[in-house]
Amino acid sequence: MDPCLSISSRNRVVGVLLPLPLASPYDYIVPHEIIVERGSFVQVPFGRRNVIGVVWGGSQGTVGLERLREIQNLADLPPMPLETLEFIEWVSKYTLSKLGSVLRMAMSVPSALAPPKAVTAYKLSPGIQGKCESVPQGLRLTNERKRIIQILGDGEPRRASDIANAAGTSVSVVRGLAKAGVLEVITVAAKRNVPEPDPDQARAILNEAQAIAAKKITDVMDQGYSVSLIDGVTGSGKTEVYFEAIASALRLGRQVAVLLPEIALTANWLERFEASFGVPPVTWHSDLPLSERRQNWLSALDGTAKLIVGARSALMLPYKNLGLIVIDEEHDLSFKQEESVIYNARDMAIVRGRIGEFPIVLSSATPSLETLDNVWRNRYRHLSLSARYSGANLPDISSIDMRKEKLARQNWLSPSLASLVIETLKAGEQIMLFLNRRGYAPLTLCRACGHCLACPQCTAWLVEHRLRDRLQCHHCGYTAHVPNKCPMCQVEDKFAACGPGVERLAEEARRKFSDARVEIMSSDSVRKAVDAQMLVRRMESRKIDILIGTQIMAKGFHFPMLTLVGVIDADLGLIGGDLRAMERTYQLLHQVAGRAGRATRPGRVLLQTYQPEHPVMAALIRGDRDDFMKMEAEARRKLNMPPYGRLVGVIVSGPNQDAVENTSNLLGKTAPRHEGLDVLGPAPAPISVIRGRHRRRLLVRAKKDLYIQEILRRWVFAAKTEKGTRISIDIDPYSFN
DNA sequence: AGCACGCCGACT
DNA sequence: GTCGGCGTGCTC
Repeated sequence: MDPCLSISSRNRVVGVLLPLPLASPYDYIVPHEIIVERGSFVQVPFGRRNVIGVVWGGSQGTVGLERLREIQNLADLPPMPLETLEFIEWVSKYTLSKLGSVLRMAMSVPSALAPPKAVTAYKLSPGIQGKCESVPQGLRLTNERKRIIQILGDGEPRRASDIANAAGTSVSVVRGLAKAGVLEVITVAAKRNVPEPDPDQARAILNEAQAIAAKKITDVMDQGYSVSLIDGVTGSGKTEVYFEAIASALRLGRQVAVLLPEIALTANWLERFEASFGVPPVTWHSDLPLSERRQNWLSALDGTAKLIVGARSALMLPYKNLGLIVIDEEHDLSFKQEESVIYNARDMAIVRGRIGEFPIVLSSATPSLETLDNVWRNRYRHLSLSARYSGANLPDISSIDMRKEKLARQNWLSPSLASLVIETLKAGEQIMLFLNRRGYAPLTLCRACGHCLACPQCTAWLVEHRLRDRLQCHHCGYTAHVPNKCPMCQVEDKFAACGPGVERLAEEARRKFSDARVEIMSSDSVRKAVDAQMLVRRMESRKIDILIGTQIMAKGFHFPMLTLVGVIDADLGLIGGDLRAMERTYQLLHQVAGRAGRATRPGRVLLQTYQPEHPVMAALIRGDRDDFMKMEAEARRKLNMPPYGRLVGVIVSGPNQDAVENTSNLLGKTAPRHEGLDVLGPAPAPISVIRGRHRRRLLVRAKKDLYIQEILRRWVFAAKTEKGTRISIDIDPYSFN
């Protein structure tokens, strides 16, 4: 029987999918007094609990009628849109995740499904009208009190804080009136009030290239599915172009989702949106307060949120009427979720567009090879912005050959770069030094015995963070104080820090440029959005001369007086040599370089490298992205690697090393033999133990036309795993850790 | 995901 | 002798 059949009141049994790691819906009896349809949110008994799930389709028919239990309640909510159901099915099939796990991502707000929260509100007591004459005798009528009575004259109950705000008083005046019997205290259902963005508000005036790109996009906004790439250097005004696409979709009465990389959801972006559309956007990210989560989730479902901006998880919201998805910084790795349901929000957004038959807009200065290949094949439309918006020139990028520089021990700033820093300081301009390494030193060793301090639960070194006076493992939560004697040889005070992190680089900069004000920007120094905001303000108001940081500062910031960018170790991303190392390094260094010279003063970028002739450095210096990407594409094509072939990571993990080895060896032995498919491994993962779990991985490389999920299902799901081991499947892997 | 069931160490 | 650790298995 087709589990997706339409549901009528005659269906006495329906399949209900629960937001739990279950592979399929469970059957429930529909009681007579309840009428459900596909997508209905229902409360069902499950074991000894009650769970809210979604009516997914007809009966599965796998369990006898006598064992079925009844649906308890139909939630007072609009049903989950059918497009969302179809999308969840698709993501589950593609990623080989349990259907219920994918549903969980789309209903990540358990409290949203509870009845609306009651709030305390105030209204005029019976017998009192908006006119102040009607108040009881003996009540002193201050101006504050008069205004409050006037405001409540329309009969609409309001919360104390709203009344106080409107009347320009404090809440105590409201409470005072209630105590005097003029106001009545009642409880009402909390009302959501989602301000609507105005697509017709005056926005930034576009230059010619922007106007052409904007027209090309808005022209297809009502033409069903399409993908457009806005391709332009940093500062060329890509945001303004997709703002026009957003306006166009809003005019069509459809919802818009904008996905940004985690760290790009900044005050700056929100301010720009508000300036262009009159209201702040509805946001969605992991640390949104629960009440706001609930509100925003409901607003997506009932269609009152016209625009939602968020991190990758915003893709999974149950939009009532989605008509456009924008993916900004399309190449960014944070769109890939690496835990539980392993998926890439950029790729899944394309699928969502096909299901909903609406356009997708990608935006990047350094598009991924996947996206560029689609442009080259004419599957995606290409909208190119070549010049910087304000007419500023692109920074001049050159290399510093570290083989020729004379560096003292424990120094990482070359004399060439240091003299440019001094020159820039003298000119009263700002400097950014980029080093993609958190902490003080990546490695600490004992000079007496050579022992290196390592994490007790991971195969990784402990990183010294001097600002927090701690050793930290960057792969689990482990922290410890620096011991005073070596745990191996017991010799005291013989520890030596090896290599630089941003903290150590800051130390060197303070030593070498003693008059300069130096600050650090890393995920440790800016833990919250407000920290970043304050740091950005200090930079803008020129309270900082030299900003030293990790990749967190590579994106989205605009500092007009920043004219010199120094990359301390341009080769860092190339070591390890995974599939995308070259592409990633190019993208990251390009983004960092884009911070320099964004206003009228020209920018300079210096790359400290031991291999200035390396294709990545050469391409950055020549400014020839397309040439580099074509070359990279050719290399991948020859090896049948993505985007020309498909990769799948199969990771076996568990606390017991033998069990993990046995299970992974079994997978290796039973690996499918298939034309156009090969399996590498099993081999220990590069970080072979994380949080005490041993990990071994296999890598599948397959031709793109194979239905790889079916092959994997038959192979991996059939393998019997040894106790305690877990197998996870990573379709289209990005990380090889 | 939760919650119970079940089999081996330190306590009133 | 019990209380409780978390491994395993089930929920329509």
